[in-house]
Amino acid sequence: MTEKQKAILDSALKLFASKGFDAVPTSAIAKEAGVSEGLIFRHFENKAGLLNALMQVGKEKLQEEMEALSQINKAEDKIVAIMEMPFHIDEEDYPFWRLVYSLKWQNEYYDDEMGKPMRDILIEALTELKYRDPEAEADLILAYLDGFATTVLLKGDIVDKDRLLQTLRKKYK
Amino acid sequence: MTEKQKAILDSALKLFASKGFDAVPTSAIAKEAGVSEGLIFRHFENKAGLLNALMQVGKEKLQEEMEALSQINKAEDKIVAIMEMPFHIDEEDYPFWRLVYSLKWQNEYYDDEMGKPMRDILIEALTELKYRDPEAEADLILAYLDGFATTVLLKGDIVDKDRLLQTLRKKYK
DNA sequence: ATTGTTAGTGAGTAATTGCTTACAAATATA
DNA sequence: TATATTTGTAAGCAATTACTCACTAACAAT
Repeated sequence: MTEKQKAILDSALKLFASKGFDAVPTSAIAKEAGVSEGLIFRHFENKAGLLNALMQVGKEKLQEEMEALSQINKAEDKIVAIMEMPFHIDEEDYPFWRLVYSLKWQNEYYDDEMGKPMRDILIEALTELKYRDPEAEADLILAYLDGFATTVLLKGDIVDKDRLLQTLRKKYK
Repeated sequence: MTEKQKAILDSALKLFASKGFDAVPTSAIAKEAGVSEGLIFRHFENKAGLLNALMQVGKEKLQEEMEALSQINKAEDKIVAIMEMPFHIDEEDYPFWRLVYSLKWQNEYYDDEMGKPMRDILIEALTELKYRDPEAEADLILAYLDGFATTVLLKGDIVDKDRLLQTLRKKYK
């Protein structure tokens, strides 16, 4: 991975995340990265290939996170850790998550598979805790999660993240 | 509002909602509506004007909903009604809300003002119920709301809406 | 040193984009 | 009925789009 490849990925992520995939021409990415437009296609084949490369990097990060999660042994702690995830997203990863969430709304790119491993972990933990309907309970938590993530990623500078998390913590006690 | 104007708006909403505003060319809208492309610009000036017209219609619908909400006099009922809103969205309005939520993720179109009146109503109700930090509590509920809406609009056919709502209802009792 | 491979450029390309314009048909107004 | 206004079309426009291609520069392997 050369410097220029990294520059292309960085610029693409930044632009895709703020304006949306379809609104960003490859010419703009090249300009932002200080690179000729042709180089994008040399390295990533086409515009969709760029997006794939971006998602690949992100998915690897996510997988690490999931493994860390599976280290937690108490079911309750596991659920809490999942619910608080959006509040602990590293700020440098905001662009990636903004991109993921924005793509969800476009039929063509919608990819549900990303959330599945988390759902499985949740169901397992909820079953262990003898919840009556672990699946519905898991889907409800995942819905919360989407909401928290949206709020953090979109209104992070308006809404007080810490105060929100504090209020949330009081709820499950 | 002529038949063809309505056809244009319908087609635009359908396409924008499923593919995203930037991914849909005016030519595709015209074709879907069975209309010449020029007519779009005659009636709506430009592509952004089309979007504005769409949002205008939607905002009027929303305003009606808000007035219905203010009719509820018990603060508790008001909060419950707000929290359950996403589960009671009329299915014919799904495209509109999908469009709204997809636009949130694009800097250029992001419009926060739409959620404000709801936040005010929430804060008022929570203050009446003597919550310690009504603002944070309101923001938390709004975060839930975003999550519920996302789930209903995006996974409405995968996740069992009614079962989810039932599970949610058990929580606040 | 020579050769092969990869990294990088810049000028193209055909197709598509949002939008305009000249004109015709329909409809309202007098 | 005559006239003005609105609704509609088809062709065309400059600009932009994703992508290609011929080429050079850098670097590695033999």
